[in-house]
Amino acid sequence: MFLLRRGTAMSYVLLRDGSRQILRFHFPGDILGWSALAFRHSLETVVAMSDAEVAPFDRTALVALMTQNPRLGAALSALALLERQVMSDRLATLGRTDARGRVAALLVEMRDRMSACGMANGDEFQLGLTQEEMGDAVGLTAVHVNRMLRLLEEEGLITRAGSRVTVLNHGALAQMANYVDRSDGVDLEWLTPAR
Amino acid sequence: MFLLRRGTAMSYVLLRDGSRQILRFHFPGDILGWSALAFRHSLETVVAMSDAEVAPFDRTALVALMTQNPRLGAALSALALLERQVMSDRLATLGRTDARGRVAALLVEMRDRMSACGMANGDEFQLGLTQEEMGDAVGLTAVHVNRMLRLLEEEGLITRAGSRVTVLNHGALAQMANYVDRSDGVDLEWLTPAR
DNA sequence: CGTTGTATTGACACTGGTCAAGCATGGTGG
DNA sequence: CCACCATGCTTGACCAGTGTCAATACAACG
Repeated sequence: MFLLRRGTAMSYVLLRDGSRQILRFHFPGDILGWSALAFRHSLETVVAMSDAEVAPFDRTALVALMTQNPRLGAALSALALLERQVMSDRLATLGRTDARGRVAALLVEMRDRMSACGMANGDEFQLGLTQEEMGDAVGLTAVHVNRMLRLLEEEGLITRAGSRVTVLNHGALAQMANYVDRSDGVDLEWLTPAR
Repeated sequence: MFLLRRGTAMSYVLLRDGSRQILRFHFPGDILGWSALAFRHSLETVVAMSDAEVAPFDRTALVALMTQNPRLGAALSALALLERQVMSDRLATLGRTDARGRVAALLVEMRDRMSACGMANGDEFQLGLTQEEMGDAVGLTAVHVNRMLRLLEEEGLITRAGSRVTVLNHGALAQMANYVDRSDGVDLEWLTPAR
């Protein structure tokens, strides 16, 4: 298991038929390799998407730490639950949204996360993904991702300059993506000591 | 939060456009309402699919318990991680599998889970779902679910009798669904005391 | 300069959605 | 006991959305 300290990464699975599903993009502060806690073999592949710096740690050490400091353990559980929620939202996106909405969802999510990491310049940010990677993340082909990007641009919702993207109409994108910002619903109050 | 003691349930989200994405089917022993631990408001709806019996418990009590018994806390974290893994697999299914494979995945998953609960009779089991529910779970319309069921039956992979389904060729179904049984990879050895 | 990977675009095929109709099934009230 | 109704299942015809294939244009890089 690793803590991502600097740079970006992504995790994916390869299916038997050779196709790839990107599960998650990682930004500084994320924990990589959760599944090592519950499974013998790693079930997903993590690759860096840029120069990156990670802090490895051993799961047995983590367990010792959680035992000594239960509150820390609870906090980590909460992190796992937030991950679970992100997955739920992505499930809904893949299952019940059309191609345009999925690309919009990806853009909005990436902007929000990069913004939270100080990696965005307002609504402009560098989406360090090939269109094939975008497709593998949202269940589309690279060709169709390209068409949807063009469409979003023609609709005046985004602009592109090289690999930099600017979100012009966050609301419209979020709407077509059925995007819900979860951050304001987070409630970790129970983590504080019951004094 | 609840522990499902008897019966079956499912959890879903409703999107802004009115469509429904079923996230998970629950069987006896499952914990319902995880998201209450990390969020102020519940983000998903849980409904019983049959007569059911649940044991409610309060999250503050849970936290106290986890603090007193860190090992229990770790075990719950592990449960959350298993949930996360199930979601990952479903994500790959929705993103990278065709309609036939998705229906196959649903059937195989349901059979395995019901089998684990003693709710299946060998390869025959009662799939207590309408075709619309099946569709909402795997991102298809009810009509197309029906077509895929017919196709699977014509291919000799399943038979249907009323609402009972028999899996005739588990291997072929699992293959087209890119299904991976995770249970033999689970490793919770780290939960045992480091003596 | 070639080479390689990525982006862009068009033509076409096919999967899955939509709409509509008919059919079973089981429950309900008379 | 039976007519009636609601719900879900089944099927066909047609269409929209997405994938596939192929050709071209770029850009980075040795």
